[in-house]
Amino acid sequence: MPQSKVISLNKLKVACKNCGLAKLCLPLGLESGDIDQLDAIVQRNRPLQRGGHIFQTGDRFRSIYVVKTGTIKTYTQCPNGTEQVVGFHLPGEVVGLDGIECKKHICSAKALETTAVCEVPFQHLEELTSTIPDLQHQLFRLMSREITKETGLMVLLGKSTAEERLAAFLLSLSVRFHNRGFSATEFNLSMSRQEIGSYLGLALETVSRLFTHFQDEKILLVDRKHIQILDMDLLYDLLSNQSTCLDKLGAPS
Amino acid sequence: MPQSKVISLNKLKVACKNCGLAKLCLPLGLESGDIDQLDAIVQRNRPLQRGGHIFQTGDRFRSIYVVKTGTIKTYTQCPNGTEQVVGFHLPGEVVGLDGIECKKHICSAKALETTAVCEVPFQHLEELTSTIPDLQHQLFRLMSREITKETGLMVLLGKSTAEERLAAFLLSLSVRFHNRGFSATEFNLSMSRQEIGSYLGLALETVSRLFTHFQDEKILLVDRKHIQILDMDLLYDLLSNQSTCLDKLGAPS
DNA sequence: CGCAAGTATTGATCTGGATCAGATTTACCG
DNA sequence: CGGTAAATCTGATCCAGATCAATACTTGCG
Repeated sequence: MPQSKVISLNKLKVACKNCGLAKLCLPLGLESGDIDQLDAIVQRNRPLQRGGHIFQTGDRFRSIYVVKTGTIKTYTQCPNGTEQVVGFHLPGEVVGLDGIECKKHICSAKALETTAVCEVPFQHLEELTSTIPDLQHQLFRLMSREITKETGLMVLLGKSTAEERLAAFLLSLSVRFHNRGFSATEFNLSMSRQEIGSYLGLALETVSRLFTHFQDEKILLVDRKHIQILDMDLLYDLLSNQSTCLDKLGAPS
Repeated sequence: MPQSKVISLNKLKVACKNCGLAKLCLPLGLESGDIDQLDAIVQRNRPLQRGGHIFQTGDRFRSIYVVKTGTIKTYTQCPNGTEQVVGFHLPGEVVGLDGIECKKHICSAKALETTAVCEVPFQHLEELTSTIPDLQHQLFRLMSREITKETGLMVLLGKSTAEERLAAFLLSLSVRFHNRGFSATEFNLSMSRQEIGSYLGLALETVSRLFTHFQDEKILLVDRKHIQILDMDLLYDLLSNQSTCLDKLGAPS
């Protein structure tokens, strides 16, 4: 058993240039030598257990993080105790960019399942971006994508019905899984109905009812956390009078 | 008369180092020589009339823009014809960062009143940020602020009541005007009720009723577009069980 | 100046989704 | 295992805010 543990840990410590996520991540567009320089500053700590935090609200900002395996939820705590989910982050997605401005994090980031992240100390990264224009450009792109993604979500939250929100959420996951080499039509949700509701501005009961409803309509097959999309077209149809912003809900170009 | 026009145009063509907005804008933290380099790439075109566009959805991304005077509204058009406002941009605030990733703009930007903007060609800016670490850092900060701001708005749209949303909106404006040297308690709205509603995910009638209601409660004095905040504390109280994200709704650190 | 189009206010009604409440199912742990 | 807590589902009720509708008010323009 210790044997298998060692193997899995080593697998996680893949160098950037051998990492399957490189085309979604900071190395995109970099030359081999530049990737090595980036590789040298990346810290690969041991995976987080479910519920473990990368950082919490108010923590000093030191690094940005890229999800390697698993899922990270970012959220804020409201004074009245309830939490508000602000994002779900899949492998290849960056967490922590919010902290740059104020030098501290304005939300908390926690693992929804066993999750490995690559830590990139921001000060070192800035030194590198100063000398590697391609890396600087890619970081600007990643930040721009974050802005785009949030704009799309604002539009969704501002105008759409519950049905449209959940459809957009599922399609976003579908596209993102597909881009990562997984099935676009069958996947497991790592978050609870409660968390989906919080993210989409809905009550958990509404989310539950919608899953049932989508199943009745033969759009989905739902078994607890396991989702199978039976009719992708119907799901897209639900968004037909949505802004085009949806495409950007997490899809890299 | 032509005389006064010339003067006003010249006033608008202030160099960055003499610009009152420098501490909110890209030059923050730069040394004098570096500001001159930045200054050299900034294009100061003639002001936009009310209704004029800086760019529209789908336009090729070339530059980012900083509002110098006036107000810019960013918005997307939904397939069914309605528009969704995604932001209001006051002097010193940056517009167009969404375009970096896809090399084209994903929203449109139009002037709500006569508005002057500084255009910063992005390719030139990237060349400069490669050689001026302080400028690079400031651009990262501005982008991070954009992300923070949008996160705050998402939380607002996801959970809050109509009353909380309008209160947050007014306080955000108040703080931003104050940071720009204007009164925190008395200002003119450059946007319509319709536009406020679209931004906050509310019907225009709801916005109108809330203004009346706030006036009845002696919180505001409203005369058409002119707003006077009579009781700042009451306005803050309305947000008491809001996430702390509110502070970041547009306030620079 | 007067007419037309846009913008704002106010009232009446309707409804999507929240909230409350209960029953089940599932996950966790000693 | 059995027992308790957490998550999910489903039904019943309620309400904030949307929508519909009518009336000013404001602005611009021939």
